[in-house]
Amino acid sequence: MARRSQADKAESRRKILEATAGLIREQGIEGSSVTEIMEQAGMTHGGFYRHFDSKEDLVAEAIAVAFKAGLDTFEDGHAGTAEEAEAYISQYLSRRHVEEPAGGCPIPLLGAEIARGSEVGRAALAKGILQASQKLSEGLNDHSKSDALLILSTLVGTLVLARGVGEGELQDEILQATSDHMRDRTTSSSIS
Amino acid sequence: MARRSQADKAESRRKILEATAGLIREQGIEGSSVTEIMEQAGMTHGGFYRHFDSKEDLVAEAIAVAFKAGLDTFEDGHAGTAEEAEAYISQYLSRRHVEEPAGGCPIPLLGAEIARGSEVGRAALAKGILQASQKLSEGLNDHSKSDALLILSTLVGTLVLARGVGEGELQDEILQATSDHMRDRTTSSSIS
DNA sequence: CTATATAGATGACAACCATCATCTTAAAGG
DNA sequence: CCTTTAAGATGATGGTTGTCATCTATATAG
Repeated sequence: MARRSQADKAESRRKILEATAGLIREQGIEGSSVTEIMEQAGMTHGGFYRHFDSKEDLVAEAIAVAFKAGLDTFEDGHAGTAEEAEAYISQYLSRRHVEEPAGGCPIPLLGAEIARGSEVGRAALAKGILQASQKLSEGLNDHSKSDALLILSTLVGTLVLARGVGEGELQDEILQATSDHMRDRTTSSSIS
Repeated sequence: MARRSQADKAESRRKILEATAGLIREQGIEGSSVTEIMEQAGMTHGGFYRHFDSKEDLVAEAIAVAFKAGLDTFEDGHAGTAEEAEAYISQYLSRRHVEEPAGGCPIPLLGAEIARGSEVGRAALAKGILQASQKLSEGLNDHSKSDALLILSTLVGTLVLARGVGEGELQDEILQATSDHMRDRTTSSSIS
């Protein structure tokens, strides 16, 4: 209700970004209003423009935050190894990831909406996709970029389909088909 | 401006559905207003509720229309053959499909938005996904449903990624990686 | 041929949206 | 300690949204 310290401001900014990164993955960008975001961050809508020039800019930064969280999740201390790549894929195809969008990969959730959105948003998405594919390729035997892109495409599409059909037998089949294929890929020594 | 014949009404309804199927693939569901849809259909917003109970219902029907058009596009007279499956995949990964969402597959464009949307919309999406996978499996050597689902996942994810990064080198690499993989799949006799 | 039903136009509605103006109050600078 | 600055609350802005009420004129039923 009054002026806060510089540390408080930084904390507020962090909370706004955190809230946005979660909300847009749950409800989409257009489905998340500035007012709702600020409430989720524990404030009213008034102070928003002390932190960001526009919702557009906020979203672009929040996309980066969402990617960072996702990449960190799959980093359990052993980076660049085959174990990490396998763990990443396994986590990606888990039921938890399918059912809880808020903490998950932004690409299947926001890819389409960002693609037709603002320039800054698209740049943030492109950067995240590039980073994700690079991190994934580090765990492949020949560090193949094209293999990493192919795997990422398959994972992203699988999540879109699985969420699209909703809970049920077909969803299980979709997840199982990709899981099986990824396991075959591993055993045929395509992962180092 | 006045009452029209029953044939005119049917034609109007058809135009509304056609306009919706195109617009929601270009601008998303939330991004397409009833007024804009009706204008695209050559009318004003007033008569809308003579045809549909709600925007929600309209969208659910339009999703089915969008799927039907997409499936018909890849049906060049030879249904259920390996050639058709290959043509489907090739068309799906074409630059034209990447750049022109309006006539293309609804899954990568609307999957996420529909998944968190209304029940009727999700049912229409689930039905379309099931039909697409069934049609695709008809062109596979053992009519494998899981193979069809895997291919569909990969195609959908590839389009999401390609559109997400925008035009450029990375987009080319994404499309090429999946195209190459699909060609290998064919030559190793996985397609009958 | 008359009476009725209705497709579509015009216009209004409350609710929402992103953004801006103003006010309060406490932190930061001197 | 006193002045200035600014974080965040309150409230208003013009615009857009889905939906409904009303009006018109014509297709249809009798």
